[in-house]
Amino acid sequence: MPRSTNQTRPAPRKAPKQARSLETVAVIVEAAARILEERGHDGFSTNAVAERAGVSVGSLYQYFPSKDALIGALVVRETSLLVEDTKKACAQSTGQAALSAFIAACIAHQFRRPQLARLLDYEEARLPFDADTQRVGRQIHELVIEMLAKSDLPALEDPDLTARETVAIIKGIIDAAGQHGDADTDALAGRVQRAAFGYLAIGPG
Amino acid sequence: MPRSTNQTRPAPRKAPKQARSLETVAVIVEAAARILEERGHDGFSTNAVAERAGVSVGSLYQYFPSKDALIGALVVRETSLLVEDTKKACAQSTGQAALSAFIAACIAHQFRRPQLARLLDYEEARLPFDADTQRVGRQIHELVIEMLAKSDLPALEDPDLTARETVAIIKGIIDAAGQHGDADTDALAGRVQRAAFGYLAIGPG
Amino acid sequence: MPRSTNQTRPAPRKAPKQARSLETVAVIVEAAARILEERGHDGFSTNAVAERAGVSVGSLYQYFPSKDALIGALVVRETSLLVEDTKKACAQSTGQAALSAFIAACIAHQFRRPQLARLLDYEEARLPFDADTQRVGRQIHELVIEMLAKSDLPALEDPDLTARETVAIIKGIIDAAGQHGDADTDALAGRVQRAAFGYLAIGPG
Amino acid sequence: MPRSTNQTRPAPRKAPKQARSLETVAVIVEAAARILEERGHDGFSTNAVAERAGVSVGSLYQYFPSKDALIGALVVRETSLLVEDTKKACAQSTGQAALSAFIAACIAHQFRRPQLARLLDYEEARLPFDADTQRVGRQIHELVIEMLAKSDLPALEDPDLTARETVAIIKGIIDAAGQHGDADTDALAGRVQRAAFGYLAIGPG
DNA sequence: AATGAATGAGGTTTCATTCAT
DNA sequence: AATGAATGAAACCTCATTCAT
Repeated sequence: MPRSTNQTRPAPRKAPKQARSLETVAVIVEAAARILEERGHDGFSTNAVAERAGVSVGSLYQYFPSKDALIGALVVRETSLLVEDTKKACAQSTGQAALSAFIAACIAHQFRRPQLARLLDYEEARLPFDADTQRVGRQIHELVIEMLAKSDLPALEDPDLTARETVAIIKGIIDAAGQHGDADTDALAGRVQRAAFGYLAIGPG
Repeated sequence: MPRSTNQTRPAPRKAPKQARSLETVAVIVEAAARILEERGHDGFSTNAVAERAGVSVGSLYQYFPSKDALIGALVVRETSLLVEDTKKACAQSTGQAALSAFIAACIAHQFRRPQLARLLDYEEARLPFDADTQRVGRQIHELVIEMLAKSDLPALEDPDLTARETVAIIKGIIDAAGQHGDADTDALAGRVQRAAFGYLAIGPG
Repeated sequence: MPRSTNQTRPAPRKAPKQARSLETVAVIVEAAARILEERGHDGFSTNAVAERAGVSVGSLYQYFPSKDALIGALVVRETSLLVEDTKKACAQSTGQAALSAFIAACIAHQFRRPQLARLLDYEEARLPFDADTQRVGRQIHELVIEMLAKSDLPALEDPDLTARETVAIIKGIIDAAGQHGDADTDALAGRVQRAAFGYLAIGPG
Repeated sequence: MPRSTNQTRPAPRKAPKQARSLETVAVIVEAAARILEERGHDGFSTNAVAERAGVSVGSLYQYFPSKDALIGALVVRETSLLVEDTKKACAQSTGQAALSAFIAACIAHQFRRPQLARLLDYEEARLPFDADTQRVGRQIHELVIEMLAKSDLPALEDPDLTARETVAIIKGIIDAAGQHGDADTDALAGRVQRAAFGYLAIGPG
């Protein structure tokens, strides 16, 4: 039997319903995050997620048409936070300042939930996401291109490639640090900057 | 997907004593590589591998005590090639030359079979390998530490961390290039060097 | 034959909450009984049980976490009937009357489904059951100790051993009769009493 | 392929060959006993037996046409020892003396290898043995009939049934004692006699 | 005779997904 | 809308038995 029967509800009828749905969706997505963190990709099952979320599998499938769609939603949720911070970083006046802020955002993102971040990177690479999900993923790419175009940075032959590889460097180091359990984020930021700026052929300083 | 036990002994269960066996083992491992490339982690099943190898599942399990052991053997096979090249790189007289050679080796390794390399990186991180398998993985780490200790490079506070992150940078860029299908390995080598040397605070030169 | 793990939790995995479930559980257990009777231990497979029960394997595993758990449930179901009758037997005022009633109960139990009774004895000895299941098995033992302590019977040095062996004698003869197809339960009861009372050093009377 | 090819048979040449074969057979049967004791019915596999015996599976199948035939041979080997002792017991002049000697023989038999004895009882009941194997099993039955016919014991209405049940009683108690680890065989013998003689309606003494 | 690599049917168990209630 | 029982394809792995060497 459902959590609460939900019948009568006059005047402001639909708003609350939506609110409830939104909350249910959020609960499910967070449960998915926990299960993924705790059990890894192979231990991640829709039944486990539903149980952890305190809803029935049926409800889960009411909100997400498939397991991969649920993972996609989780990717979107996690990436969105980083996108927001990346937008702010992009608002910095110089390219170097923007990149530094972006690196700091990536580190913050990674250290919030290291396991989750790592596993979702893998899922993101693996899944043929729908347009929405991919778009969120691409937003960061576009923003980095924008940063790299700022006037204090050298002009680029192939901005697309450079942005892609810059992100790869940054993620690579940060992931390694996260996996190993390093805790000194300031020192890490310095090292990541050295690598990124070196790659971009920006002299130190 | 049924769970595999994860208490892996990747060493072949039985030391093949006949020529036929050795060939069978090789055939199975190569089939595993192909299946992994073509179908990814989720599509990788022991039945599929056996069928592709042209042997029965029973034969597969005669040589590999579990699915994960098979993956372990594949990791060892692939990594061994890179280890050999890394040893040669390490024999260079200067650190910069050694690193450059190492980067070239990584690129060659990655471009041989990009999908495979990427997926095995993931498996390597995921699996709790036994001592033998891990050793192969650690060998590269140790060799990089050795390279970084050469006299032309700045002294390091934490060689372990630096080696780990250097490898992460190199793999990060190369993976990204491999995923995207970039073909110009010389240019790629230059970019990877810029990032690695920048990270190591070695001025361009 | 693939090994089952032997770390049994025979309690149903999920407490059935709907009437349908209860019936499904009962249907599965009865199907298990039939398959065991008809095909023996080696022919007893979860697929066969599910098919005979008219449910899918998945349903079977929804209620029983393993094959052995299912056997455990069957042991409990069958033994429970005998436990009830043994309790009634134990309520008799004299020890001799109680034992005679117990013997009659054992005979009735055995003749209801001779094959099943015999095979479950074997399973009971083989399986490392959890506390609940073992308790059902031990109840009979405790009740027999209680019977043997009644004042009309000789005092015992080692009630535990005596109860164990008394039950062994009774089961031994009855099993032999059941295996051979003897049908005269009254005569059988007499012979069992002679053996049991002889063992207990109670003169014929 | 049959148990042994058995064709030519010249003068002295074959003696060594036969000796070797006999020894191999004995080694395999003993290995079977050990595996059964250590791993139980479900862990008993022909591959394990061959390995333990230090021969190839192929050789095992040269001497035993099937797994069940191997178990049958083990049953015969174990039972034969008891048959010999039962024959000696049967040579006693009185029935009571014969039965007492038989009981002692059964106890000795059971305590030699308790696990093995118990598991083979089960196999014996389960398997549809070939004529040879069954005959060995029946020999004891016949010998007990002979004992029961001796003049100091009451005449029997149904010697077949009585012998069967007498053996069941004796085995029942002794098994129970063996399973529980009781070590005092003299006291056990006394209790078994009380039960058996009680069953046979022979007063104590 | 002996070997042991190979076979493959079959066993146990999981889990994404559906649908009657 | 929600529930959760039910489904069944498919995964991993074993082992009795065969047969080329």
